[in-house]
Amino acid sequence: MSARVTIRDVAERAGCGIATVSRVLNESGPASADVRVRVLAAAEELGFQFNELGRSLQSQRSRTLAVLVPSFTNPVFSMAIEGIQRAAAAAGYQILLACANYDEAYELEAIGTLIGKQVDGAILTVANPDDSLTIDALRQHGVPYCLMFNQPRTARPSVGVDNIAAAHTVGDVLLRAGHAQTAFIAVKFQTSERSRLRYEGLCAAFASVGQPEPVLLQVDYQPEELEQRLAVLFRDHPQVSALFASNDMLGLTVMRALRRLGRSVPDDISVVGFDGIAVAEMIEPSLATVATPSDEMGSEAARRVIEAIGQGGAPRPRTIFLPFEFRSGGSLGVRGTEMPADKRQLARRTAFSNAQAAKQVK
Amino acid sequence: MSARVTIRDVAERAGCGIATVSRVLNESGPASADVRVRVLAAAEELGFQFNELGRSLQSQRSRTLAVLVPSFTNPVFSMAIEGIQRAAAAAGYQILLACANYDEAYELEAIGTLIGKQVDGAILTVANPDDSLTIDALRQHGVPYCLMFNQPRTARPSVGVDNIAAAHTVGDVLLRAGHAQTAFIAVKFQTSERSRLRYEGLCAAFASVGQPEPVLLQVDYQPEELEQRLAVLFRDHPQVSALFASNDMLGLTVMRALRRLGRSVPDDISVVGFDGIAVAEMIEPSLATVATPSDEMGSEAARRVIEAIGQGGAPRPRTIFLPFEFRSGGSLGVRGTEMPADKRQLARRTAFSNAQAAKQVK
DNA sequence: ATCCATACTGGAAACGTTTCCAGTAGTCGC
DNA sequence: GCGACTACTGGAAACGTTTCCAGTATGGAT
Repeated sequence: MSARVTIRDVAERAGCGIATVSRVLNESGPASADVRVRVLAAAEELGFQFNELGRSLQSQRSRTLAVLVPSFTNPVFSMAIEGIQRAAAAAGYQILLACANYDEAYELEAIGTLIGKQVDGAILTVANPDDSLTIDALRQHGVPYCLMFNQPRTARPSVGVDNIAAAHTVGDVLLRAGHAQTAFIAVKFQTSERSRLRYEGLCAAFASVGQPEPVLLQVDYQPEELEQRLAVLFRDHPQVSALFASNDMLGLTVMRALRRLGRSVPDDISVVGFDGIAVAEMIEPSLATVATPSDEMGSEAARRVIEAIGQGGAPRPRTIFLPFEFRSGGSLGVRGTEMPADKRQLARRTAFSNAQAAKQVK
Repeated sequence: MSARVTIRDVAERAGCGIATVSRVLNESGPASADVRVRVLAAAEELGFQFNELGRSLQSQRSRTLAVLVPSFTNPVFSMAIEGIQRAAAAAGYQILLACANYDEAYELEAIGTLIGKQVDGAILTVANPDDSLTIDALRQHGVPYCLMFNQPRTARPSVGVDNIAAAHTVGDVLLRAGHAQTAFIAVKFQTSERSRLRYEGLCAAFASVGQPEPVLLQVDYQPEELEQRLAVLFRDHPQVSALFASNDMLGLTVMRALRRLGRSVPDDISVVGFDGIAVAEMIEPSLATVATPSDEMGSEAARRVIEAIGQGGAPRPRTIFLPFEFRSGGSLGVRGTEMPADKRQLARRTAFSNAQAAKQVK
């Protein structure tokens, strides 16, 4: 209803200049007690609120951060966004959100629009951190940014976990539990270098004890045909006793597919996920996984960017690794050893914890 | 690194005035073929991109929508945000996101900041749609908005489901399955009128067949003490055979708590949720629930707001009800009837579907 | 040759703010 | 009572854009 009320209206009502209004409201300069109360009253009466557009244009700072994620449906990103939002709000920043839908072309387009809105910084997860036009655009426009989840080979600011080490840990656990024949169920490597690195880590663990390379099954994101692909996998590799899914959401989908295929988890087959989303431990059997601090990845990345903005520079081009922890669960069974059922039950339930100290690069 | 390149730089390089550059780049006016190529080349070479701040200030339209949700951890809101983002992107809008954390004071503060950023419209879910300072602020500043999920008593633009009808359906189902003694596990009514309305609908169903009012247990959002509260509930009301949780996330938490209390779902106790989040049907037993189109609530609300912006008005102050569907699941058992175990199993699995046509208010 | 429409062009105002700077008053020390 | 300081004040420029308007060519018609 209300026509826009500007600083000029306030000035008029208070009977002073706009410069004075600005000084009073921002407490950025001297003002007599007299005019101060008049301005405050006028602003109050008119319901004045600053137009941040004008402010940002003038001050060259929008107090807005771009956030770009590949997906909203994976809770991992929701958690990260929550972390970002918390850190941003604490520092007085707003977040401008976009979702790339795992589409590199759209990723680039979206960041372009966001840059156009003069964001002061960006926090994002890209499809390919080592060769990304999206990152190039950010650099070209001098927008400080920090990746999250990504683990670039090249030197870039990022906050994530060491996917290779984490997957290596999973490999060790699987081997110790007797799963010499494991398959890795992955989202397409093309859209996620994390998926590729996790496979790499798993392979390293198997290679280190002379076991053959785990079977690799790349699937589309939430595929309906997963069931059939798994059936084929089991036909071709009947010895496979464990599946390592490249993330928890996929792990849950795999568990359902197994159920539909009439395979029991973990008695027939074990499943391990990655990420440590909340539902993984709410279900029965709970999903064994690598717990990662998704919210902290967001908040830490945001903090780095905000700090860089404050100093007029860019975050150091380093990946900060946050600690991960293998979290055992009912979906992980022990195979091959001759244990009575009750002891197997026990072993399965035992949490295997590998708290890895943060390799925080100073 | 690059110093900001403005339209003035482009004009200088192309050897023309800034008005001409604007006309060429926006295709908003005549320009000779000659100058056109020079401008295009200059813009290309300099990597020019419009500063949307200046543009928005001038045009009085920011092409930005405010989105305010109570929580990020409930997938229902992630879905809605996804829907909003889809609709927004299709119409060339960006979204500015904030999370109120179920805190009404913060809700108001956040919308204030967003209004200051000159959003063209807002899509939000508020704690109390019938008496909301947040909505007042929006109205006062003439920002078109549309609620989502909310079901206001007063006439306001909103997109949701008819919570009373949906909960009534759940009540009918529970009664038919023999659960005369049902408890409603709710998030605090104070932070969610949906929760209250769902209880109301459930009560109505029970009242309509002369059954006593279901037991009400209000809990904090993701409470650690849920287990204990449930234990007390069962002690005080030993006949309770079904729990209706006010949303799916709470339903999952309840299922875990029951497991820890040594109660089997659905054999000892049945559970029904609300929302129809994806994981509800990925788990075993699957969670019976009311499936609602969360993403469409977001996209539809966004569409309404965008349309209103286009017409310079506000969305009609009406709640649009989207269709819901009761989705049966393994968590819902049949009680009291003398059926052999195998038939009970069958009955339990049978999907009870109550597709309700959209009561779309014209 | 003159006229007028037409196609193009650029200066300048405006959007709402911050901030520099110059100006005005009052105050203090002498 | 005077100079100099201080405290306060408001005009105006600037941020980057769009758009109005007045101006300059150019062309064709007379």
